[in-house]
Amino acid sequence: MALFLSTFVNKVDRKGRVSVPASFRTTLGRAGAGGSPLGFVAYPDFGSDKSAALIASPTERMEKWAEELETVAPDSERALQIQLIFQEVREFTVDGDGRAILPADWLELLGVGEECAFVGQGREFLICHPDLPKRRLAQRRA
Amino acid sequence: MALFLSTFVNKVDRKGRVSVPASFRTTLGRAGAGGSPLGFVAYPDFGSDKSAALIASPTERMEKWAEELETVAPDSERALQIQLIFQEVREFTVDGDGRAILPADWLELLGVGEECAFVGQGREFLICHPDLPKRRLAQRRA
DNA sequence: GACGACACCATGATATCCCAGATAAACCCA
DNA sequence: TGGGTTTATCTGGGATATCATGGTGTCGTC
Repeated sequence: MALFLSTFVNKVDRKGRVSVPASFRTTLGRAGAGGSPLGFVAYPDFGSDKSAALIASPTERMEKWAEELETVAPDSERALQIQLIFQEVREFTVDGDGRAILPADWLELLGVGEECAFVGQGREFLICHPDLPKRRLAQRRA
Repeated sequence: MALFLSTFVNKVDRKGRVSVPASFRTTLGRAGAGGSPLGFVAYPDFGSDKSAALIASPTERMEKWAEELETVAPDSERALQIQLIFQEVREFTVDGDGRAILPADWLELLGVGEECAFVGQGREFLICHPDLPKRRLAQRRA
């Protein structure tokens, strides 16, 4: 599968490690350059409902933005936007067992404790508290 | 990663030494000519918010500007811009432990004391006071 | 001789790797 | 169709390497 789909909830151990869902890993592998060690990038976002989530995507997306940044005016609105993402974004590596380490400050930001959700969004995916996708769904139905 | 991403805050010891974040070092290594001793260049800049920061990039970027300088009109705005940067820029070496030495006058310019921030901006990065990236982010959210 | 730049070494904290159990899904064969 | 087996995924713990940081020593120059 070339897209990030459905929602998975995995456990966070006391080192901050979480298994990246296997299907997401294969998608990352497909998106990524062939042999490079599996990884992705993520940055915090607060949706319209002000709830915190990480927006994650294949590392290659940053390259695209880097190119765009070189074409737009240095002090344009768009430039500031990209620069702020570059400032905030962090890189994650997936270890041999398919896990990534979520830094403590971001776990706190997300309000994540024991469990953590991976929410497919097509070309990107969300990392957040397990309640967030449920809440958004319920809200939508109402 | 071939880009400078995320923000790192490291300590400045009393000799003016700071660790360059490991991921920035690998990016520098990738950008730089293969075996040469690791290094980068930096020059002061005052953003639209008038806050001081150093703009740092792989040494190779200077070469590009040198070429550009030869193509533009000698008294054009752009030529003056590049000439001023060449005048201000300084070269930094990274020692065996991954540290660079920040000159005292620039530390003062930045208002940097104990701690110093490295802010990823894609093809270049900022060296500044730890509050600067926070301030810009907060300003953005508002 | 004093100061600065630079190389070398030592330490604590953190991340990375490696291996072993548990669970659940997929599979095969009767 | 049903039962048993195998495989893949997730989980946990411990060993190892990497990184940030403080200190000391050496070689220049002033």
